[in-house]
Amino acid sequence: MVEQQSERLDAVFHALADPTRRAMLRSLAAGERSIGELAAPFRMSFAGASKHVKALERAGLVRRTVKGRTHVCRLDPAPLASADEWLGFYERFWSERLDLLERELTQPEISGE
Amino acid sequence: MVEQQSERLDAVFHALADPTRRAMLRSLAAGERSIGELAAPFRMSFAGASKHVKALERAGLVRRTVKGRTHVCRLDPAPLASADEWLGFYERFWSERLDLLERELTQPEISGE
DNA sequence: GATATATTCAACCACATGGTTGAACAACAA
DNA sequence: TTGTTGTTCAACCATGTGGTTGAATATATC
Repeated sequence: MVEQQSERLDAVFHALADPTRRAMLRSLAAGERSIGELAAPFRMSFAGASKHVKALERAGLVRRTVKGRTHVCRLDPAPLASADEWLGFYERFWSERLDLLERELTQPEISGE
Repeated sequence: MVEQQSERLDAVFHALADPTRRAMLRSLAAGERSIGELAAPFRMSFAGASKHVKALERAGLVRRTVKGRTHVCRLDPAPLASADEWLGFYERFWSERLDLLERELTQPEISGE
């Protein structure tokens, strides 16, 4: 199951590694969007945009419900939470750094002797 | 400059989208590592592992200093902070959801009239 | 039924990616 | 000097990716 988590993280980070897909997520953050609405802002064929949506679905970031002939997408933020959790492990590195720096500056006598 | 930020995010998320590279970051979280030390845990040629390190460098996640004939790598957490910041925009979606659910459950009279 | 709309699918292309191998190079050790 | 170690580089291969186009499908409209 750890491997499954890893594969999911692969898909999520891969999905986020493309500016078109990140923009689509931004759009979805404002509400539900059809595939056409998601595709519209980009100078790209419909089918091309559709592939990006599929990448987002593969990562579990987008869920789709078919409503008549239009496919309505909505954001599923859960995988983003997982990604954030993964990053959380490293949070101490970008906050601790300041602590260390401050400690060095306020206790110069340690290195002196 | 916004585009530069986007390209940097591309590189960071792309770097994180591979389990080998994530494992390398974990290793680097424990301290400095040579390329050989980073490569050792994986059933993969030296040159292959070296390519992964280069991907991490491209993302700014790893900085390298040459010490004699060994190349010493250390983690640079700053780009991870940027990625975390990007994810932060969506944090409300995975926390607000619970709030909304709770509100609906505790105030059923709203939909009643 | 005929037509327009929203979308997928399959085929294709150029290019990037992750991997290999073997040669090259730089530095320490004998 | 000779050899060994740590590493890069170049070439290559298979596969994946992002993009296109044109045809197919399903649904709404006339």
